[in-house]
Amino acid sequence: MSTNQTFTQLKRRDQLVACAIDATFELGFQRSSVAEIARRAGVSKGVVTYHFPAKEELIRAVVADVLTSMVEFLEPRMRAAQPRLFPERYLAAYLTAWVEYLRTHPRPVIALVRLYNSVRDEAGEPAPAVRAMLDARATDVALLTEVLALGQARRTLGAFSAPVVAATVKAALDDLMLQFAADPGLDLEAYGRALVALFERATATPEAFPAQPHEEET
Amino acid sequence: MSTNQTFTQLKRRDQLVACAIDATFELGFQRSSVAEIARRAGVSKGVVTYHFPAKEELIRAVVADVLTSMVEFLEPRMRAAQPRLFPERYLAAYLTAWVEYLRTHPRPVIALVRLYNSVRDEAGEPAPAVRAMLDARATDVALLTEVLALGQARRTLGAFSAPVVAATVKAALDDLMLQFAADPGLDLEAYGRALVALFERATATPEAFPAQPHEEET
Amino acid sequence: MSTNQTFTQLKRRDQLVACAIDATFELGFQRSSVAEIARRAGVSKGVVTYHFPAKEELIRAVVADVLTSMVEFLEPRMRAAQPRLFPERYLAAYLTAWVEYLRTHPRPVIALVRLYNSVRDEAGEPAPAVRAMLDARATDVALLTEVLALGQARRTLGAFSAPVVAATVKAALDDLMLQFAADPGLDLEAYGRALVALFERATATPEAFPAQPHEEET
Amino acid sequence: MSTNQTFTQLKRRDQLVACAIDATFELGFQRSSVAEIARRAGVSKGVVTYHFPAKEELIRAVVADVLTSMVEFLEPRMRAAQPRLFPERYLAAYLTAWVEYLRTHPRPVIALVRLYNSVRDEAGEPAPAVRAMLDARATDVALLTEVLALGQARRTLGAFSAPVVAATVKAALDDLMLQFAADPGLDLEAYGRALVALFERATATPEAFPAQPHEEET
DNA sequence: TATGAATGAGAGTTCATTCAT
DNA sequence: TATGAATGAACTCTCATTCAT
Repeated sequence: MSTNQTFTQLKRRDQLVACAIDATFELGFQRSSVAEIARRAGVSKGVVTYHFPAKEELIRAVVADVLTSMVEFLEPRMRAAQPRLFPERYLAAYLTAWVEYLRTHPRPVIALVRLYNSVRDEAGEPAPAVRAMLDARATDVALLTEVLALGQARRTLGAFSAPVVAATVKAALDDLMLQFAADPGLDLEAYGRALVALFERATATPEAFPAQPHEEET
Repeated sequence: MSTNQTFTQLKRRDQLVACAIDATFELGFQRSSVAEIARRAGVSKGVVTYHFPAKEELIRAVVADVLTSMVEFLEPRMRAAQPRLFPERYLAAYLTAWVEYLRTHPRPVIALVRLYNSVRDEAGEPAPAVRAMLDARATDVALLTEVLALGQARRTLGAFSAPVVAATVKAALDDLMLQFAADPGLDLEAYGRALVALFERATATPEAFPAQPHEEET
Repeated sequence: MSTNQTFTQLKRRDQLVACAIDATFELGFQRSSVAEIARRAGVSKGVVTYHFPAKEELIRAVVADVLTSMVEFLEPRMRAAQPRLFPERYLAAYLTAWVEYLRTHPRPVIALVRLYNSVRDEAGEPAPAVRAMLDARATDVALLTEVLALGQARRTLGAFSAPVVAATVKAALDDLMLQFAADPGLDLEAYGRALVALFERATATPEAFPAQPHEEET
Repeated sequence: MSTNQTFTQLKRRDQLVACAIDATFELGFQRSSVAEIARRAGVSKGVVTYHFPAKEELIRAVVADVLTSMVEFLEPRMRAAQPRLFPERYLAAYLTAWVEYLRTHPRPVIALVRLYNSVRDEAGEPAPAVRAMLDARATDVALLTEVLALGQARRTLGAFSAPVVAATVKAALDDLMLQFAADPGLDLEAYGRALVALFERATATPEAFPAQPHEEET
């Protein structure tokens, strides 16, 4: 009953979370039943209940697990881009980092996008278990919006609606993730470069443009 | 789908499809059970089964219904844009038409996006019932890609990856639809203008740019 | 139940029994799961299983524990009433003692009544674990019956069915216990006096009656 | 397929309610699972869910069914006793009617007592499904209390606590019901007469007593 | 056509119990 | 002694589907 979980408990919990992620990646969130997750872990259904009294908690753990992994990977890269100093470079760094993360960690990231899509299917209040995911997304978009606005204020970025661009960037990445899930042969790096080019053009200052050669097309 | 259905049959079918759309709009696809749809139509569950031997058929009918409505609304507008003559104007027309469609027909369009999201949650081969929707989307994106490429060939559009831009346009619209579903107070026209500006900048020729004043921001 | 248990064993057992009593008092018997009891004891579920190989054993221990406490409290008082000498005074002593016991030990006594009610919900052969409780009750009622019959034989008590009166006394006390559990603000002493008056009138000899003034009402 | 052809003529709902009553009578409330009830009805578990979306509603129906039967049987008898005119006769009529009802309808009445006992096992707010039962009981006791008080006001009944007597009457009947459930050979009429005698003595005016012969003992 | 009834699989959850350490 | 872990049966409930009328 202590709050310090044993090693075994942590291992099993982690395993179940991993199985839940795999199931969501491979089957989708709706089909990732407790029974399916238990089956993948090679244990009985009761084990899942033992470690996660309610499925909500398992989902919460999945969300937390993936978010942690995301932050670990992405935050250093985002910070290295020095958004306060060079807001005009942030978008490229952001897109590149996310694409790289998708390339190296497809399972968790695609699992989370599937979960996000499922949540979006439902109208009304989202389940508390996915609150953290929605908050993280909202924060992420808000930060991107802020940096874009900073660039505009400094005249290193052009005229555009920062919130719309930020939302579109996120939507483009979500879409890319599911394209990649459906077709693992997709050339992620090329796609990433194309997205960078797209949004750089969309957000650049007018002066910046003539310098762009016409041959960069993918 | 046979052409020799009686009038009553058609009326009932249409009613059930309409109720399915409403339910999906209001509750999401997952929660739109046969019982819920029958309840909304004020008929017994058996009626649904009678007209649609399997739920798949109902979904297929929903998809067909909404797609027909979409084509009816959008196609004249797309044709009026004369993509073969003015490919560089197509994107704006496309976005404007879709946003206008969303504004005037939120229920069917959001219902279809919810369905699309649910389908995207599931991995593997999609259900045959949603094939038409996926095909229509693919065709839509392919046509957009094609027109963009045509503009590039004529040097009335700049350098960018046409497929990536097309996919991103679609993703941005999907995202907008669900934003609008969650917040009906959203200013669709402003958002639409911002999207047009975003993608026009992203796809314009370099020469086109200096003409854009800095104050057009939304 | 063996006599060569260690001190620790006894202490742990007693603690678990106490927690089981508390849980039954507060939540009812059905909701007093092994997990709940372990939680209250601050130990793991396995501990309960270790000390009580089956839940039946725990219930048996609870029954034994409460019965012991009851006997300890009630028996001296019953004996002090000298039923063989003054059978006509026994009923008042019996009721007063029980009400006093309820007042001073509500948790165990109400726990046992809850358990009794649960047992009464089930038809058929009662579980062996509650045998002792049922036996004790039967003995208790039998003794009361016997004393009442003795009073009747001596013409110090009137004409009535001794078994029926005894059963009704017990039923009235059970009911009082659950009334008190539901409303701890109940005036137990007044209620007890009313019960004494009720059953004294019901069992008195005819001659005893005219002496009772009309104003004694509670 | 049910072997109980008597029920096949009834509506399925009524049959399920009857099976629920039988199960509660024979096994107790806790053991009367949906599966058990379905088994008794010779149908699949889903049938119960079809007719009673939640088990609560089945319980509610059981309660309503038994209460209706009780009122139908008891009310005319209670009214015939003319409590406003002869409050001193009401108690005997009340007890006699209840005992007669128990004798002629043991299954539903014992089922309800089992349910009542189960409810009493649980602390805290009772489930809404049993509200009607608890209300009916409370009303019943309140009416009895009122009539007893009326008799006291008219000096046709003696000095006693009317609420305590009323509660004790009810408790004695509940107890009798479960005694009878455990031992169907019990002589209900004798027991009923003994209860009438008990409570008549407990509530009589002092003057009424010398007339009572000493030989009425059961 | 239309319906109510019935089905059976599968969902999440609870729980007493067993077992290895 | 003590524990966390695991089990498996039973529970209520949901749902698409089938079927007789």
